[in-house]
Amino acid sequence: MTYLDRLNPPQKQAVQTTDGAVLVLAGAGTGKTSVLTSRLAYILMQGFAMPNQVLAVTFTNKAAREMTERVEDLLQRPAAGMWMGTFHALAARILRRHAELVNRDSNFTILDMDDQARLLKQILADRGIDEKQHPAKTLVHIISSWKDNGWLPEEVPTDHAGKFAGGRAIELYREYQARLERLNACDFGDLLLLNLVVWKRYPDIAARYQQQFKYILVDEYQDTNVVQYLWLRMLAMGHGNICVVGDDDQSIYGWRGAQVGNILRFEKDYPGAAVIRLEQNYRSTGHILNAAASLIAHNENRHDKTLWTEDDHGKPVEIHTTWDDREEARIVAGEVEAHVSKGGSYADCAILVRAAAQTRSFEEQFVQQAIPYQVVGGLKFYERKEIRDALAYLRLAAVPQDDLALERIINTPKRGVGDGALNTIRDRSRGLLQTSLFEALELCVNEGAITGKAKTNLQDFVAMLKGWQLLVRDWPPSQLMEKILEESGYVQMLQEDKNKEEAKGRLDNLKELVRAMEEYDDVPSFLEHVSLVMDVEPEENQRAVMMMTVHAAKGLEFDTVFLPGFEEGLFPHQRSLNETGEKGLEEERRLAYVAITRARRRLVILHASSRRLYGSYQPSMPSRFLAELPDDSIEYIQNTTAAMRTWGAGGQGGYGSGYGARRSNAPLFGSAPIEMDDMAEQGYELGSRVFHDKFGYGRIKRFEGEGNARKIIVAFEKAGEKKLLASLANLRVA
DNA sequence: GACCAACCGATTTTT
DNA sequence: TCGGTTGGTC
Repeated sequence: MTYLDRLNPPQKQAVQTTDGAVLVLAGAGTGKTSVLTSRLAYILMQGFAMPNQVLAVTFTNKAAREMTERVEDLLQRPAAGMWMGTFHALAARILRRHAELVNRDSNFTILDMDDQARLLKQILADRGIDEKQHPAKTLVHIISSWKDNGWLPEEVPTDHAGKFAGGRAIELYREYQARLERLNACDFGDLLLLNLVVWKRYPDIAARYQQQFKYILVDEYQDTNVVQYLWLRMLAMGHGNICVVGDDDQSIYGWRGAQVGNILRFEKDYPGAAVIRLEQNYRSTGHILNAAASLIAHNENRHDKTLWTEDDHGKPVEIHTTWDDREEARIVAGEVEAHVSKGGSYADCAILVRAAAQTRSFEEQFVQQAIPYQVVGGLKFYERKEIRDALAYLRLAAVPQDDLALERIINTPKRGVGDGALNTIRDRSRGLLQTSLFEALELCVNEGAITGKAKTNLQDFVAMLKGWQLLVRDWPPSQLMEKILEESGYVQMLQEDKNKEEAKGRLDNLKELVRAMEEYDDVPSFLEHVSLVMDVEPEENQRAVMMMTVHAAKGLEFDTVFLPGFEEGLFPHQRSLNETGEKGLEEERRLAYVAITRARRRLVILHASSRRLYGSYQPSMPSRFLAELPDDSIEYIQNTTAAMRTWGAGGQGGYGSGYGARRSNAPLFGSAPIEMDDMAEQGYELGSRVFHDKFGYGRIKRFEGEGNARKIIVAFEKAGEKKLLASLANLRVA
């Protein structure tokens, strides 16, 4: 059993304690995933359970994929039959089997945020509630958080009614649920909540699952919310073979319902639970672990654990004081270049920020210096407009009753359908019981209730949809999608788009979508995949500095980590302090802990004395977290005379040690790094190397047009080829 | 329905 | 500062 030999004693214990409740407190970098996967393999190899008797739950699809792969590696065979997946995927799988008990068909659709907002918008309009004062998006959040808390409309405590629409949110929630039923739809929250409802109302069904899942394994338990907690507790009732793995110090999702309390309370929930601590860290150097430990020790409510390493101390954590955020970016860029010139790789480095907007100054600086970087996160593939539109078409082909999909694309591409026509159709649909928008649309068109351009366009539209609906069962999804995109005029719309650059990107995305669909045999299974898996594994750039939020970095590790913006108000973030006070501060501290523990060999923390915020410069004080780091594991570095003046005079403890003053020859007030001739008057020359503030360096390839419309086509080294208006280009000779 | 000016707001984000 | 949304105009 070589895979067991690779584990240290507590890890082995966590794998082999199979009976009863087990809490594995897995500190950062302590080999959590090995334990999880080995435990699953162990249970199966020992014959304690059949694959379908094991339930393994994760939060993200990425984690689920990784777990599946690694278990298959250990077992040397496919993990077929195992219930491995995200909370939502597993709950959906179960709920579909019992959908009729919550007034739905087993093929119910799963709504995303967009759909939810669309539906709530209608409800608000019907009730005459002003959407400007009470935005549908806000209500989506309110209802989602109630569902996360496990509350049906009648279970929402009245003191949680809030002030949305004068306290009518609960009533709106009730109406929303009724409409979901009529639409044969569930939102994400429903998947778990309604699953739980089924189990509560039909104990015999619950008992079936309790017996089936002999072993339950939960990853990232510190991030579970109330419904997830109740869902798990229901399943574990009886045998109580539940093993949860997590680290309360890394709970950073309180703002979306995660209850650290779940992991802190585990031993009370499951009396006699075994508690196993994984404390040997295999990731970071001693100094980095010291810094992390010292910081997190300032939190009150936590399971005490101390990470240690057999590794050496390594370099002390560097703390840079800079003049402003631009200098901060210059210094990081300089350090990155120094690292690469010593033979390191760009991909060893990561910049982790508290707020996504912080990446801006880094991107600007990196573009200028032609340092390759990749921003991780942002809009997910399936959240892009063109993808959602395409999917709405597909949904409508598969399920003509999908009113929300119809509303989405009835006028995309433009068919001359405005509010007027749409309302006519809506009214018609509402007037007749059990009539979908699509059916109503057909009636309206045939009866001549719609006139003008919209009429002929919609006639074609209906005919097209009917055609696709006939093909949906027999055609491969990817081919049907291609046909739809062509026939609907969507592709043409993009080809004619004035914004060529963007339209091209969108067309590429659609191609990517079609390609992704080739793996699926039928449309419904593809749609199920899409609604539950909002991410697509991004192509990782092996040669670029990674930039992302600390949240997005959870679970990752890098050789060198830069943590800019350690300032009061930013990290800890002011809003967190304002909204949840001490609790918020503790979560911010955990976030900083996560950030620090991402580093393997080198950690550089920065804070600026002045930061651009909403356009203007704001003075910033160093983060209180800096003062919570241990003196003997850190080294202060000041970068400008100005900063020295500030901190030297300010008498900040630990600051102003004068170590390694101003090492870069960067100008204090961020003028362009290289002297350039202003060439606006002399005109641009073909082939000359130029510099652009946004796109960086490039070479002039050709010209187009004359006079005011004269354009310059420049091949930028980083940003690719761009067409610029000569009068506005503001290029300088490099 | 397209276009543009004015306006507002601005952590973190998965499923 | 910037970008997304809205309201007015044609």
